[in-house]
Amino acid sequence: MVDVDAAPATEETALGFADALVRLTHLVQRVFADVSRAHDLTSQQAQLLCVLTRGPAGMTELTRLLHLEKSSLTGLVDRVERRGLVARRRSSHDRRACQVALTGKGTRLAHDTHDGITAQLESLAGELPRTDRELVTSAVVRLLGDSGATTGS
Amino acid sequence: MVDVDAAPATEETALGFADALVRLTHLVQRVFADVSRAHDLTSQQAQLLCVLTRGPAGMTELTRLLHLEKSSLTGLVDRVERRGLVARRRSSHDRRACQVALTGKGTRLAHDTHDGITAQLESLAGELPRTDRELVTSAVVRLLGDSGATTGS
DNA sequence: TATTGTTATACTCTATAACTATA
DNA sequence: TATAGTTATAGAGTATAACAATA
Repeated sequence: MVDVDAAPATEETALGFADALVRLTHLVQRVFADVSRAHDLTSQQAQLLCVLTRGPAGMTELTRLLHLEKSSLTGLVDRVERRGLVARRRSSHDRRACQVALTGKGTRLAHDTHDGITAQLESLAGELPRTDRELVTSAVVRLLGDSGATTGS
Repeated sequence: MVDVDAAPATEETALGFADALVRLTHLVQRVFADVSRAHDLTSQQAQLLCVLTRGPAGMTELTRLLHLEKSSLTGLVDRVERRGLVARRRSSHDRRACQVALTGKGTRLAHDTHDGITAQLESLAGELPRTDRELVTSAVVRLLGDSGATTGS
């Protein structure tokens, strides 16, 4: 209300690549959180369920996939397990380890949430010509390729 | 190590637009968090400082900019104020309100962090031809335009 | 000894509800 | 009454350090 709103018109127009990425990230993050919440999940819980969609995984493996410390993951898994969305199964050939797997309920919720996020993002991008969407996608894929973020080891 | 790693080659290659955005978001989020942490800040604190870079702002205004509830913001500002990075100044014409402003230390930290994040992202995108970077940037700008996320009201 | 996972502890982040002070 | 912020409270997310059990 003071003179705070008067000046900034310089940086607004010339948005750099990095700043664009950061803003895009905040937008996607918000969509992710909103849709998750609509399904009564936090972003982190939704992300865990989505990862498990590819199949059961051990704690250590999940730790790498989600970039979390062991103990953080223990709590995260505890909370979704308490709600019956995943189950810990003791591994048979290594009795220290366990595999975390989606339950039926968890599987449904994971897919619903994923679909909701996808729909929301597609609708946000509705204005973008298909060519642009494909170009952005392929650019992102190349970007991800560099940092070895392709889920597997 | 079971048969979990054997199958998934179908979804990997055909990455949709929405999934690409989500993966990109996770990557940027990680860069943001890592650089913030290197400057002894959380992502949220860094984001607050960066927003204040444009000038002081009232709590309610920040609440809109950061999409937080009033009380959440109170705590966030408390923590960075306690570290001498921002200061609350009581507004003169409305004695209920206050303006949050960066201190000198906060300003330096904000710029350092922002520069660090920018550098990291640019370096990640080093492999991308300039044309692609510009295309992504312009696509993102159009995307953001739709959702009125241009900082101002 | 090394690895897998959990516990204990401490902080940050977040929201909801109730409150204070000013407009 | 409405608005600007804070306080109280509760729960989620995170990390570090210490631990247990198994390899």
